[in-house]
Amino acid sequence: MLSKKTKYGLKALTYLAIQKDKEPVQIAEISRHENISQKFLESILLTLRKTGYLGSKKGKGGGYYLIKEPSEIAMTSVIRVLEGPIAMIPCVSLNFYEKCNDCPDEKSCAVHKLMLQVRDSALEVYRKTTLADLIA
Amino acid sequence: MLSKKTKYGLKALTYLAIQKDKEPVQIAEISRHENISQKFLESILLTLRKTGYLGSKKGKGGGYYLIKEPSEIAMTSVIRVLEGPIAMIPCVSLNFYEKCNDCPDEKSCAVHKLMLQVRDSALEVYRKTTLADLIA
DNA sequence: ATTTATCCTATAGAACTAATAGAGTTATCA
DNA sequence: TGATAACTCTATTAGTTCTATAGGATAAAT
Repeated sequence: MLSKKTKYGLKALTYLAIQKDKEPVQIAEISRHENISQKFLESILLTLRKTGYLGSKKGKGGGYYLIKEPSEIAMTSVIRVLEGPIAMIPCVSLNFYEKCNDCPDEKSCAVHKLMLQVRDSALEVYRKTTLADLIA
Repeated sequence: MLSKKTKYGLKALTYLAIQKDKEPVQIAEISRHENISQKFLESILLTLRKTGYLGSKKGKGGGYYLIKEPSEIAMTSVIRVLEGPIAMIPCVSLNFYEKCNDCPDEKSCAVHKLMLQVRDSALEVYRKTTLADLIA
């Protein structure tokens, strides 16, 4: 399952991406438009700022704005930041690899073999899709 | 994340699939060979029996055995039984569809658009892969 | 100074997962 | 027919993760 965090984060990113100018947008506005709990959204936007997708401005007229061009934001990295590993099991993860402790040999493991293919197919989608594609 | 239930279920299925004859295999044997908690495996095998993948025989010399040919067991159905929906979000699920209550229009939703592609790519892998492919 | 808005930490409740416990039922075989 | 092996089923628990909320701290604008 996709977490609400990822879902809301993606919606917030697209909302910021469709803004005409680069003026900061307030959390409250995004939360209203996208039906997201404001406090929850707050923590998600904070994560996105810390990982370099968003800039922020405090005080009156403040808010959040995109730092990068939408066409430069690939889903691979957004998903990894918000959701975590793309692989469904650590033993086939590129960025979060971990050995299964119950499995003597990965090469002959059926689960490994299957999940490797699933990972690759998901990765292909995420790699070729940018934020710009999603708002088109 | 793939649940342990699915992981163990797949391992048990492959273990049964590589048996020479169709003699029942005991839970204890599978649990020993695949390093799975016997009690937990018990409940998983029960699920697989109720959904028509396995047959069972009680009493001395009893155990579980495959009912279908490995080449006739597609991953789509196994995953749906053990893991649940293949889609990462209900609004793009074929078998477990549910509308998002925060989303006014699916067609214009970025998350929907992205997850539809991810679902399709995963589905393609699961559809073309059978139990027979995994033990090859 | 006051208002507006982000920043940050802590925490609580709900839901789900993984595993265990234990009693019940059925089949086989001597 | 009695003992035993093995599956059947329900309940429960411990642990984890997810979602959301609370509340104060900090910074900018006017």
